[in-house]
Amino acid sequence: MARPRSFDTDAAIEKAMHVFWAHGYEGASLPDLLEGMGLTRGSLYKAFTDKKTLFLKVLDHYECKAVQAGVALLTDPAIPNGADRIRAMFTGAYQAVTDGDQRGCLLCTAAAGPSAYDPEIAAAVEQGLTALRDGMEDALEASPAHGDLDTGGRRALADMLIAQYVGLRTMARARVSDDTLRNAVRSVGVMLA
Amino acid sequence: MARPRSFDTDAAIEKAMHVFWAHGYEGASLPDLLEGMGLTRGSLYKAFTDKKTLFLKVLDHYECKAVQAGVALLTDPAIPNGADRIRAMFTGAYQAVTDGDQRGCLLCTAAAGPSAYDPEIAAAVEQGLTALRDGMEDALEASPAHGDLDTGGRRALADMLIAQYVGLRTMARARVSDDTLRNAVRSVGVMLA
DNA sequence: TGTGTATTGTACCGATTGGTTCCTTACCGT
DNA sequence: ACGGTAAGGAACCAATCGGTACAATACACA
Repeated sequence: MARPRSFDTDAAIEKAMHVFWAHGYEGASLPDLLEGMGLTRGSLYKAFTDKKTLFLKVLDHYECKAVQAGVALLTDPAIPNGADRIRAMFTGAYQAVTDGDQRGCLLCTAAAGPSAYDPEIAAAVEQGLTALRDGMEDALEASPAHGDLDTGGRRALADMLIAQYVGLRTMARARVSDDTLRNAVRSVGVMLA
Repeated sequence: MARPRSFDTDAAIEKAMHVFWAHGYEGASLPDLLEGMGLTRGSLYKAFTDKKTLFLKVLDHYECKAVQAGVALLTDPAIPNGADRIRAMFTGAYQAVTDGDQRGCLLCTAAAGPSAYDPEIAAAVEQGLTALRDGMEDALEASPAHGDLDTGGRRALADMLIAQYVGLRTMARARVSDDTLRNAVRSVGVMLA
């Protein structure tokens, strides 16, 4: 029995995600967000409380979208060999760069930035990274070459792979040469063999 | 034939480095810097032009200090096996975290942050990372286990290791659990064997 | 067709941002 | 001792920051 919202909340979060992705948390100003989301201050604050709350919702959205897509790839039964899934994930990250996407990974940018002083953001970042790590672990379980690893060994290797992933995507954002990125991806593949 | 500077420029840059290291480039405000460096606006702008120029000098200082220390370790003839040097470097990074240093690596923070939109900063970051990568390469050259690699193979492996390093230090800044960091370091060591 | 209610848009807020101006201060060379 | 010159310091600047107040608006329900 009142005026309904004239925009879709999820769509607005999706748009906000792209703004934060490009500029980072601190680098994204309110005007940036308002323009990118196509709404005014009143609407934004009414719907999302404040900038940080919005960012947390964006991180959540990112995790539901980008991270889950990664996990889906890592657990894709259509690729029987788990090591192949991991390789596919890394080459995918490299592909993104050569396709012109220099933004890296939102989670990794947040990790290097505000999560250093904001526990809530840090928790959201860790949650996403842990999800990816668990996906890596699942993939390793489906890898013949790593069948002899015990649970702890798989976990440790997955932790290494997630560090590798964070490094790769961070360097991608820093516009490191394609050669270096490709080499890094290739070497991971070799090491996994 | 004029009033001399009452502070040591290098010492001031060193102090500025710690401020940027803790807060990041965008997160470090002028008042933060002034307090940390112990001088006033007039002196700072007279000596360092502006914030970005100061940051570039800080990056340069960091490279001369922290990066060169890393390279020295990677080329240390006192450790005959190059792979041991690399292991030492990674365990050192892990040690820093357990010793309470959560700041990660200034270069890596810069990589994830302003280097995405500022070419000069990006160039400085790349220079530092390349120096480290070259150090890795030198270390691999002194590793019996990697003696059969050709130049390209060594380069590729070094690129992987630098990505690993960036990931590790970025995750350290994000307060990821010690277990994960230790696992990542350990796995790198195992993979190098 | 009212009437109540939540959204929307705009004007505004104090605080803070990076940066400048300009007067004072202190040193070096003569 | 003095004069030229550069550093130090504080007041000041416009612009922007994230956030709020409130009036105009538009919808759902009766």
